[in-house]
Amino acid sequence: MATAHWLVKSEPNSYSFDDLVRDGRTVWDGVRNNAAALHLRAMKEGDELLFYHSQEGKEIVGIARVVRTAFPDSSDPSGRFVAVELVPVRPLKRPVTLGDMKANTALSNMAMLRQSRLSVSPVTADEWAALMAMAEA
DNA sequence: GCCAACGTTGGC
DNA sequence: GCCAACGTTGGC
Repeated sequence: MATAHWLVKSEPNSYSFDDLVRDGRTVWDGVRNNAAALHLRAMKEGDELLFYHSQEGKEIVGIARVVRTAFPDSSDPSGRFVAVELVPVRPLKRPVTLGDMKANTALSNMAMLRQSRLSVSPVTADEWAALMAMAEA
């Protein structure tokens, strides 16, 4: 099966794309939302993710890749939620802002635009292609 | 099982 | 700082 694409949000104040580049690899944990957790569980090794900065920046700044599929989130005492592990792939040549995304009708059905609070969301192949064109990546 | 109250996220 | 969206909690 072809690799899927996703978008993850992070507040750069707490963990930025630069932090991921510095760390080389990170455990993506702390997701406490069932819809987001479903997406985490669906991720496969090699899937690529857009790394979005919420609150500060409000833009997609880079691409990351899944290197370990869902496993129990050790920070979750209830044991209900999962984490994955990510590595950085590359920063975008040009970050794609939320405003850019909203202005592009090709992205009007994008999950993260339709449900703004969702911290992990799927990205279709068409949306991915449109975003890559916007990022000149 | 319903629903009001409350908390959190995140854009503006 | 405000507010909309939406998930969770708790009383009934």
